[in-house]
Amino acid sequence: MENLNIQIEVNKELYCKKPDTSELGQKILSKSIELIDEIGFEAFTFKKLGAAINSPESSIYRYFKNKHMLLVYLTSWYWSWIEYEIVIATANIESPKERLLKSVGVLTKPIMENTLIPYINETLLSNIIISESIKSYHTKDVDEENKKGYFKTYKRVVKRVSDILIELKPEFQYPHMLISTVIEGAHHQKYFAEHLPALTDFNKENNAIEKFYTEMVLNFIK
Amino acid sequence: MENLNIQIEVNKELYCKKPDTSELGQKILSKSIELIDEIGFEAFTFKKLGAAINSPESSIYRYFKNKHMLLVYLTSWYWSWIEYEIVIATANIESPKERLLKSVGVLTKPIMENTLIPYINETLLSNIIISESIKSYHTKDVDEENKKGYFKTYKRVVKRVSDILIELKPEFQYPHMLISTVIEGAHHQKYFAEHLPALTDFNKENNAIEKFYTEMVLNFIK
DNA sequence: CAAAAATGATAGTATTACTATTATATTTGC
DNA sequence: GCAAATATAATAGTAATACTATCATTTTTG
Repeated sequence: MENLNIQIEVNKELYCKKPDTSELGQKILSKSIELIDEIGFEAFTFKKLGAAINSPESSIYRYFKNKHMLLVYLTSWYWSWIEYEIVIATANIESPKERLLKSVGVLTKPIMENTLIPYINETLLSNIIISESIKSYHTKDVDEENKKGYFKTYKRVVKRVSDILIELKPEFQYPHMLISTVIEGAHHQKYFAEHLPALTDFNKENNAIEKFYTEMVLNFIK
Repeated sequence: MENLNIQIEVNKELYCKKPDTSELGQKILSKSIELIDEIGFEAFTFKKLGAAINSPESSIYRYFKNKHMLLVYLTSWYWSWIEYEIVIATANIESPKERLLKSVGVLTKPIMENTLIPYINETLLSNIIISESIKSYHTKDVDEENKKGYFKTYKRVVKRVSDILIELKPEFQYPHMLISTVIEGAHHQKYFAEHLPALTDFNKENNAIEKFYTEMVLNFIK
């Protein structure tokens, strides 16, 4: 089947030159995801990325101000994509409880797809989000960058799912806390399963993450 | 009242020269906590620390291999201290449920004390743990460092509290997941409250974090 | 008091994170 | 189809970082 003509829009503030409209820009996105996944965000540099795509680092600087902004861009792209996945998963479903559980599923299930946009490997991108995305907002400039709207898409996802929670249980006092706990928790548990298994009970066979966080949410709304 | 003669032991692997037994070492610990809290871990350098304590950077390198190891040291110190706090909070309490709730309290309440060790400001240290500690294990060397025991004290805290959970409800399948979710979740919510309030419902007045995570744990064990 | 250990002072190196400049290629608008 | 505009490549350069090395001086300790 043909792909949908979908484009994920990213806030203009996050890039110097729009990367998804030129060949070089797409190569930068594509290869940076592979490279960050492979060597980690700390060891990742524009020089190495340049070498990997056969372009000088100065060309990459025309697209992104620095590697921090590239990470913010990728994170924002990811959350826009997740929002889209939630919209699709909950479309035409009447029951708010059902919509909530579908949303929690999107937020906690492993990401296996990689078909929406040819130059973005969604599976690798989700690995990066799990391992590195906290670094995009755990910085000394977080307040300033938040004001500029750098984290808008993440906040929108939390709001969208929290709104379903409120629909279901209007008196519930901690909707955003619960949803952000589910999101960050699921990321941590996936990371722990791979690197610090003593901190989790999840492994690749038992699918415990979705079960655990679904149960957690259900416990709160009943 | 006199202070207890308590010393927090840190794994020998984490330092080159034991910092808590010399004046310079204690100054390094003390000032690094202030400086990391003030300018953030990324901007923190041994050169700046040296300037702050009037010692050359080369002297600091004799105590810690690099700033990453210093962060791992501080994190390990913190978890040993939290373990001690949990032990005290749960001592002589018969009921496992009560012990569990006390432990969750230690893990989620804001840290206001600063009296145990004169050269460690526990309040500032807990800010660093909230803002920066994930960076100590979100690295490409995490597996290797985990093998060397760098994260032992964190794992021991999770195990200690999980064991109480298991005592209470032996059939519960996700004890480590639940406790690590509480710990990381509480840290995130504190960070969000200060920097990304749209992601939480906590603020300094409502004391929501302890309530929320206590309720979460109780939901799971009833 | 001598030997050992810790600290200070200073210098040096490779890498990082950029900025700047000029040349070459590619796109576009008439 | 060609000139003008724009994008990219090639190259060089700079300040800061993250160390390592050396030697002199001070402090501790047996």
